[in-house]
Amino acid sequence: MTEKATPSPEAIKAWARLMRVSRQLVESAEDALKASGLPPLAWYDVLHELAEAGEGGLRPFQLIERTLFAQYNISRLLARLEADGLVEKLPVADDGRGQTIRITAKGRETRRRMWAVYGRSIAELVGARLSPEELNTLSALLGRLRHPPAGD
Amino acid sequence: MTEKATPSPEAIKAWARLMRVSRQLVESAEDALKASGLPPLAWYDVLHELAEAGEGGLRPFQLIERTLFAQYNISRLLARLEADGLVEKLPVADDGRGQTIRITAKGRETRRRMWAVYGRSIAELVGARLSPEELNTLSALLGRLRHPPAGD
DNA sequence: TCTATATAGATGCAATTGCATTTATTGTCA
DNA sequence: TGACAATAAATGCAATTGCATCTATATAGA
Repeated sequence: MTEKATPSPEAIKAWARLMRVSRQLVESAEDALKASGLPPLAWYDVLHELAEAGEGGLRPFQLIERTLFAQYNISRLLARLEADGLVEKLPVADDGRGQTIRITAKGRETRRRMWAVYGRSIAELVGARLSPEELNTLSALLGRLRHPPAGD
Repeated sequence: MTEKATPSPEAIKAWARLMRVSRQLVESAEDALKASGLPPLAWYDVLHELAEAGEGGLRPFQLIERTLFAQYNISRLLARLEADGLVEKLPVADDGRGQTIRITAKGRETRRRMWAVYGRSIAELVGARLSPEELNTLSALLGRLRHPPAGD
């Protein structure tokens, strides 16, 4: 057996840092959005995926794959986005169970305004604290912690 | 001005990785605890701090500083822990507003059983994927993203 | 074709979180 | 001292999350 039941001190420290820092960063970014009267990060994640998907839109289950949100979570998040007019739900021709979600013009505009704030947070919290080389090192190390591990 | 409104591609990628990986890891660890019929990570965080604090215990506001939980969150979490007999609340001699939280024997035992599962998750998810040197590099880079930045 | 199984998505209900406010006590200073 | 600001912790209420289940449609196999 190659598994270890007890983690090394190095692993514990890296884990602890990862937990703490990620929570801090999320909180900072959320605070910045809130302070600007904008929706929470979760909305950005979905709007971002939909904006990248273009006119074809995405099925809810595709959003689940891309964002890691739970199924019920996406279902309700999309309901809120639709209620706000940021996305629209279209029937799918060849699958009566499903629907296609497409971002609206208002949704694109909201995403743009969110990015103005969110992007600034990223620049300040991460971009300003590590050099490009260090950022690449960090990305590579984090990539190896993914499931499945990232190639680049 | 030295601030940048738009983050570099390297910063965006590192941020995205950090967000995604930390969510995945938390989810994996939570799932493992759940599968063993154990309480969620938040409980571990508090029990851990209280166990380290020893017999003297900690004031709720100290737990807030150490764990990043919101005040109302700690207040209710402690109520649940107390209801489960994992901590006890003691009056403070020189401050009638406050209380001291102390971990109980049952609390220590629960923490021990949680660590058996949580520690294994850390070992598998992080310890087994990066070398000790790489883990140190990761810790150092993450430390620079903290507020305030870590010295070590 | 008919039935069983799998997939897509929604939803009822309980638990938790977030926000704002409240209660109680302590500290400050005119 | 007495009024006022600050701190510690709890809580009412709305929003969100988690869990389990449900509905509807699609697919596979006898």
